[in-house]
Amino acid sequence: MPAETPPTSKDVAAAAGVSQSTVSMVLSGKWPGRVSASTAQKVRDAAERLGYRPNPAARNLRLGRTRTIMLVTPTITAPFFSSVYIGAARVAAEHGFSLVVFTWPLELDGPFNGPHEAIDGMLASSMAEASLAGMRRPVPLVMLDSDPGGAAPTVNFDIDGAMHDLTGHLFALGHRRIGHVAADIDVWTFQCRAAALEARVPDVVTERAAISITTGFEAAMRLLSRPDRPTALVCDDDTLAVGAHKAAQALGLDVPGDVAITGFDDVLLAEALEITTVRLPAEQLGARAMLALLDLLNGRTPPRPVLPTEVVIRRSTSPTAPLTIETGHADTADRTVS
Amino acid sequence: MPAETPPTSKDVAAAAGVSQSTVSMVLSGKWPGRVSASTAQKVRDAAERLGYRPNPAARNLRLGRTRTIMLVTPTITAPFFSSVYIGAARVAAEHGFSLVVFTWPLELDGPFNGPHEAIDGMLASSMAEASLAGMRRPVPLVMLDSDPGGAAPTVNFDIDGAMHDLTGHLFALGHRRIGHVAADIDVWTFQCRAAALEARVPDVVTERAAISITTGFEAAMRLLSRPDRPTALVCDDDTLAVGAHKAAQALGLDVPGDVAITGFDDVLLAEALEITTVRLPAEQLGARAMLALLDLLNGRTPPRPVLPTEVVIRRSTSPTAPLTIETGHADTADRTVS
DNA sequence: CTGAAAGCGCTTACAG
DNA sequence: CTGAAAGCGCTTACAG
Repeated sequence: MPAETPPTSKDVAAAAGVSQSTVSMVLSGKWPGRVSASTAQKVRDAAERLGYRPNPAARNLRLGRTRTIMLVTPTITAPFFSSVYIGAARVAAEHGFSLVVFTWPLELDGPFNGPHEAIDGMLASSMAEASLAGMRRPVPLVMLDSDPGGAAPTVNFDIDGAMHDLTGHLFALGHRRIGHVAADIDVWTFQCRAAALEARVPDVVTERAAISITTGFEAAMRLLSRPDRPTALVCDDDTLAVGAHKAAQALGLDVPGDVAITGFDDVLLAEALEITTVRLPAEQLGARAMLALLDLLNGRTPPRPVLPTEVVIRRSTSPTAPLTIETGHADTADRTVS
Repeated sequence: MPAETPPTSKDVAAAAGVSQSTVSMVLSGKWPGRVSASTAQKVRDAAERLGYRPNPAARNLRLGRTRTIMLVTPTITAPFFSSVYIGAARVAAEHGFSLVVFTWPLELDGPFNGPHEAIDGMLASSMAEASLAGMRRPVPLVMLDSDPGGAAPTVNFDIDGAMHDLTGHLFALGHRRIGHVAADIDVWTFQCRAAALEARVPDVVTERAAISITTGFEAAMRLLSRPDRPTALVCDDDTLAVGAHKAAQALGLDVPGDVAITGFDDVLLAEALEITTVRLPAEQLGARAMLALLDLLNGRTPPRPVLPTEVVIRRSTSPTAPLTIETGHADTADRTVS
């Protein structure tokens, strides 16, 4: 049996006894005043009967736009990107756009192939702008959590403010020897964390680790085995912080008595293990980025917001009850750089 | 300044001094034997110079296919779906397809709108087949972790075998009063877990909870406050198990001494908190589903695999060292139902 | 109120 | 070896 092809507007026209253009008119909802109500009803009935759905490829070609935005992420594994997606998808939906995610997982080696979709714009998070070069065609682009020095507009977190507050918190607790469990990934957001930390803790000791519990454990073991053992470990990511937490346990060290531990992101993991962390408003990041992209699509120049972060204090630095401090700039919702 | 339109194959043809069809021929790689090498080079140079990329909408319309598959998930928040994506994306890439994710987050209320893309097929995980009715047009579909009674081929886990092994483990430890922290979501995969558990523990006490740490905490609190307090809590999901773990802590109960706790999925959270759980091979689920979809696209009837699961024993049920037991059928990689 | 026609940018027979 | 032409299925002026 041959695969039956889906019905087209021509088929609907034939079934309803009208022209194809009338079908298009009616089903696009622009018919009032141009097609009689009875004809419109005939068309809708026929379309329903045949199970007609417009061919998106044809519509996309004709209109020159797709109302589809693609969110590109370096990995889909990190829960951080789920929040980015939700924020971006909400704004997209409010404006009649749909959002799809595309990831080229590091787990997949082989040449990078862009997706085959026709899209109107792209949001790319936590990566180098250059890594998008393999994409099929250039489209309006907003970069999230990425180097603001590129060509594309950016939406970022106030990482420097976050590190200011985080080190302030640790200093206030009396910590002076601080170790850095750094993400072993060469992207701006992590370079930024290292620079902001080193600016405030010039003698910080750093160990690098791929982002996983195991590698975080190993890096923390190296730091905690030093003769001048750090009294606090600043980790680039909550997953690394969990590994560090396990390393402390394995060495019989009390957290936070012997060693304080902090993460970054504030994902479920940090909450579950009560780890002090920097909360990055990921959902807001996604939302603001989508707004910026809509600006771009409308020919406007988007702002380049820098979103405030907050340090969420939990038991891994302070044995007393959780409380939250704002990072700095409570007077403004966020800052903008040009 | 007007938005410049991207170059088309016509522009490349003009620049190279050849016809548009020759451009298409050359850039599609089918030119050897039909176009001279020198002409081909001229075309490639011109294309490079203009930054030409074929318009995917036009290609999709012309070819009647897109080589794009869409993975539809009920939420993007659960790390389980990340693994499904990776498995499916790998197989897709191996066959020249690209995979995008589309989610209609529950957080977004308002009418469900399908995406606007032209796609060749769809993978839908952990949902009712009927909930896809709003999708723009019917395409070949494989359902994952979903009711095998629907029209579409399915790829599933051996949930019943998992529950057999899990209850066997708990029985062996002496547990008789078992509580069920059930996911308060009306989909097949959770109905299946409840049925499999009730078949083996007829007097199981159940409390329902939305999937989050907080709600899991509350449901577990209700179960653990009963006069006939369960000695084991089987949770439908690792997140719920974390909540249950916190409830036990809040009540001053020792885990696993006073109450054993198990989860489902085996995501990072379960590993970090050392919670005994049922490992669902999510990546394999995605891979097998993509293979089934490729079968469908090639006019073949795909198998309907049922993938084996395993119980990963950790400290939340057994204070001794971790060890892993296989669920049953070690002789076959998986089973298949017709 | 309705229909015939153009055209979006490709790919692929077909003609030369 | 190369080009002119058809056609994928829409939307939207345009003509009547």
